[in-house]
Amino acid sequence: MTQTKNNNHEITASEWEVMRIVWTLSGATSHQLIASLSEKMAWQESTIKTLIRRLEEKGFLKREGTSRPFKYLATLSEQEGINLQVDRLFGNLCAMHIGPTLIRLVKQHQLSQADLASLSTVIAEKASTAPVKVACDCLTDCQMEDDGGCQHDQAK
Amino acid sequence: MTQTKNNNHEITASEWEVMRIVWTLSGATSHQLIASLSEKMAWQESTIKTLIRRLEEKGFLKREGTSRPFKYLATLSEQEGINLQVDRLFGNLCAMHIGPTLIRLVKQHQLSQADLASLSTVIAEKASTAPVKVACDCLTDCQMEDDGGCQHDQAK
DNA sequence: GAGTAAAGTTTACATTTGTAAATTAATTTT
DNA sequence: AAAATTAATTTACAAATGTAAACTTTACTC
Repeated sequence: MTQTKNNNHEITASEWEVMRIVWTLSGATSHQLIASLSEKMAWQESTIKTLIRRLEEKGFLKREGTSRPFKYLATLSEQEGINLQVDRLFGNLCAMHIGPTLIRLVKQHQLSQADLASLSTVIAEKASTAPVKVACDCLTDCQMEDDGGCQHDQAK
Repeated sequence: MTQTKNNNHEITASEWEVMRIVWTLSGATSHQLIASLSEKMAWQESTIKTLIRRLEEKGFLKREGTSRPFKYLATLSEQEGINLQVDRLFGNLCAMHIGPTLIRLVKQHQLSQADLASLSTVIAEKASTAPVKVACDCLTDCQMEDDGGCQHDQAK
């Protein structure tokens, strides 16, 4: 049966392509998705239909309307979808490496004046309570026996 | 046959757990990996051995030594591994959403004084050339026909 | 309303991933 | 060296994912 909530499911790479179009167009018909993705991804229309179905089953898309060319709508906003993916990734990174990673991302991507201003503010706010060093949290719960424990601290 | 380069392969979620330990300990034996992960992840040792093998095949781990308790070493640094995952993700995000996403990440994670200082510098450097608005790049290459095109710009 | 076109549903099938048992080979111990 | 232990290799198998053909139903057109 078709899922309603997006219970623990993940949005896969292929499915993500579908979601992007849906978000960008604020909902889309299969026809629009096929037009866009068969070109961009070189997928057959069948493939795109399958992805739509799976996204419905996972609860990330729901259909709108009663007569046939249905419109498919996202059940979460694009930013929520992004947060989902980003949190899954950052939740599995060593705490020590997050700073350098964010610095690299900020360097690498184009940001607006407003984005930079917000970042500045947030950074200023954090400054007062920021630690001198962020500790590595990799082996906290997995008590290594005899061996030396976390080597991150020695690493240059 | 066993791969040497990490040709286009991806590091999966389970495999990532193995890599984290290897990075943290600067290389590890299967025994160490089993000790740590069978506890943390509740995996059987067979499972961990399979993951080690797959990581070798994908070229992310290589074995060191000639006699039996081999040591497995990462073929890329932890930061390189992180960059790989992060770039894969950020390469599939709408350019317009990257700013808010980074702001959220900076808010959410603990950063050191040094991290914040570097971020400040980078932000200051970017300020002079930053655009007022980052354009949505979602539908550039997928020419939608009649329909309205990117709705991101209307989105609040 | 019959025929055609479009949209949606079912079925399919190979690859990858998660998870692990069984087997073999090398080391260590007695 | 035989026995026991540990490490590594093979084989296994279900679920998820990437990709798509075939089939069915609904809407549109003449």
